Amino acid sequence: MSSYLDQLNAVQRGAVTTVEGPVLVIAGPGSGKTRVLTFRIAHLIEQGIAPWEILALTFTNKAAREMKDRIEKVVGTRAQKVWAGTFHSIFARILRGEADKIGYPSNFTIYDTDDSKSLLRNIIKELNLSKDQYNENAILTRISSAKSNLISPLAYEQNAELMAQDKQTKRPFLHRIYSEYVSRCKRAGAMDFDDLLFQLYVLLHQNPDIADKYRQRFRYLLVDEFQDTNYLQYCIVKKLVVYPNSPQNICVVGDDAQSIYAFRGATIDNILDFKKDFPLLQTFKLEQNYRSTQHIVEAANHVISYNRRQIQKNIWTSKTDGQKIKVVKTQSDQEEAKRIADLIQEQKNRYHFRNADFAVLYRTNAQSRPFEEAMRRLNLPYRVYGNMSFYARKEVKDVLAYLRLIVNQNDDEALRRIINTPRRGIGDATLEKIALLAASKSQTLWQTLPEYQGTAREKNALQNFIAMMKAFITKSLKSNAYEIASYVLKQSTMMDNLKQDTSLEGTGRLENVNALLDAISSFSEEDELTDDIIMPDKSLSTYLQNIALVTDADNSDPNADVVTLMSVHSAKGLEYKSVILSGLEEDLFPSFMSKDTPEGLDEERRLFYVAITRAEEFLTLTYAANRYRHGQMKQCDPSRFLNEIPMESTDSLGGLAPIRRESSAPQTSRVSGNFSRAVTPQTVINPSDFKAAKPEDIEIGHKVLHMKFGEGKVIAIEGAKDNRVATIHFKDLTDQPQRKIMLKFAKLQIQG
DNA sequence: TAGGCTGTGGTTGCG
DNA sequence: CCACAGCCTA
Repeated sequence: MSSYLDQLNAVQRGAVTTVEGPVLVIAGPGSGKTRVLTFRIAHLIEQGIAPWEILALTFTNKAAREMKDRIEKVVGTRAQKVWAGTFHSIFARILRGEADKIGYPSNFTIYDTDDSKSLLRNIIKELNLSKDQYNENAILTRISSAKSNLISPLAYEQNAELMAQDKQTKRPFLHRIYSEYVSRCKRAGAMDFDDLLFQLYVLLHQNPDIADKYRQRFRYLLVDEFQDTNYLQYCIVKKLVVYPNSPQNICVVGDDAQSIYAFRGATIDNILDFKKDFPLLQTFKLEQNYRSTQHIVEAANHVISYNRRQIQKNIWTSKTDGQKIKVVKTQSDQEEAKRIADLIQEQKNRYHFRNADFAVLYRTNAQSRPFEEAMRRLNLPYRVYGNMSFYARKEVKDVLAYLRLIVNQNDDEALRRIINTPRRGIGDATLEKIALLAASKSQTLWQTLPEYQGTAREKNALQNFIAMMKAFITKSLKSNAYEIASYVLKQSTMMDNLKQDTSLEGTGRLENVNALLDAISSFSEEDELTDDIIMPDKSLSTYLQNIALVTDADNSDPNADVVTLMSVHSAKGLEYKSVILSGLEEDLFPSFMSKDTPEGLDEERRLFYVAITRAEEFLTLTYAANRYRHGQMKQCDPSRFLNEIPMESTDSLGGLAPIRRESSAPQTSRVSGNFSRAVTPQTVINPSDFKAAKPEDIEIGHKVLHMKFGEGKVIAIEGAKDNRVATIHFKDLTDQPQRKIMLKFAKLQIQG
């Protein structure tokens, strides 16, 4: 039998077969990370480990599903018993079984971001705080990051630094909002996305017996995309793995160069700390890129070398040079889209590519529209990811809100959503009075409805609503999810209202609601994979918890032959024969939100690195001189990242010309102003005196001068010809003096 | 209370 | 540009 181990290179095989003790896998782009993860799990199972003793945590449902599918190909249906899922979904499942221990009902509601913001708006209003000062997006970010750092409302209030920051941003009462937000969620039996992590930590921390139960159960733990975990996630992982006499069978896989979620609290410190927390750690570096051609790999390596702090690695490929990277400049975003569509058409014809071989990537989802129009004009089938998810549509959310309220009457956000949808004479004014009464009694809205003393008309309307909901609840006790949903749609008159609206949008809404019914119906009929510890069941409550964690990217059909349009963030982990990266303009990529701090800029650069490493054969970078933004045409400068990539460019006339490096003076000074790269060369270098040596002339022992890094000494050289990489010790770089530099690109002057 | 109109302002990424 | 809050009227 040809073993699955034969399909691995030596490093991969080591990462797969080292099953005992802590393991860190640093996995460069295209280095077979998923293969290693899945084969490792398959290997564990082949070694006799029960599938349900293996816990594999990912960031996206898609990654989890792909992993399960691929394990199944090696070990068969046993793979389905592996606990593989996102942090959020696995933790929600555990919490569902243990909720009573932390004072939550097992059918707790999961608040999505809209629910959280709406709750915050209400709290801000009730506390009589200015909603301009207390912008709910800012507040939610702050609360989220408090939770991600395990800071409770009480700890927040006692933290002088946080309180000082809030004072400075003119939001001194933020802690009160936080505290109120937490108690309202709890009262409503609701957890937001961060609570799914935070509450699990609380559960494990406060109940040693439960922590032990899961430690015994999950004897083998794997974490994908470890560079994107935040402090809280790492704390939970440690809870599960670090205890007396633990075998510490944990394997984390990540790439510091692809860390793109620092903005939501992810920290590559977790990778660095991992070595400290697990002294017996064995590290494997997957450095061979099987995905991309030489030009692309070299460009990526060069780009990422501009970042400060990184784990040293030498990503290489055995593929041929391949196609040169192309840069296309256009006059407007419209023209950019048109040129890209033309390019796709041309490459399709010339290389017999399928639509699915192409991806158009952009920094922000708002950029997708011109591309859609251009694709339609050429009849190129496409799919846009990251648009409003199906479950985020108003009519769908309305139906779901009814279902949520049936499952959990304390779900205030669901009640607010549907108490007057369709119109039944309970308007804002009445609802506000009820909300005030509820707040004064520390009750939920549902608990308060019968106690409200209003006009006869109001009371009548409320009574009808209560009676209707009670009928729904009764019905729910003896019906499946699909039956309940259709009953609700009919009895609430929502279905009638939808049918009456014959406009285009109205028909669309009706279709969406019918699609929702179909989805609920197939959920009710789906085969059940029971599990001995916590049984997934077919209840409405399970359904709601599942869909709360579904995102747009999860609903893709991998077999559809369509061009992919998506944000760079969503593209992580994917690969395409031809990648077109659009909108390479200052303030867009890098984003104006990030470019003012060195950390922000480094993260943008890692994002750029992720984008270009999606390409297998063709990489095209585009930028426009003018772009519609905020409603008006704005002039744009080319992205600084274009200067960090070694290549030739095609201008809008199609001719080949080297990219203009008008950089030297203004560009460079602007960059170094923002960049507190730990680079402060003591040696002052005058660019006009600088004479770069030929790459092949540089040898071990040479003293060299580098424009940015200053004086250094060559201590090693690996590779040959164009792949020569020198390890150079730069005396001025105190934090990390040894750098690996690809000689083909580096400008080094040989001294003395 | 419902519905229409106007004016303001935000404006990145994910589960 | 678009979403939506807030105001006004029936």
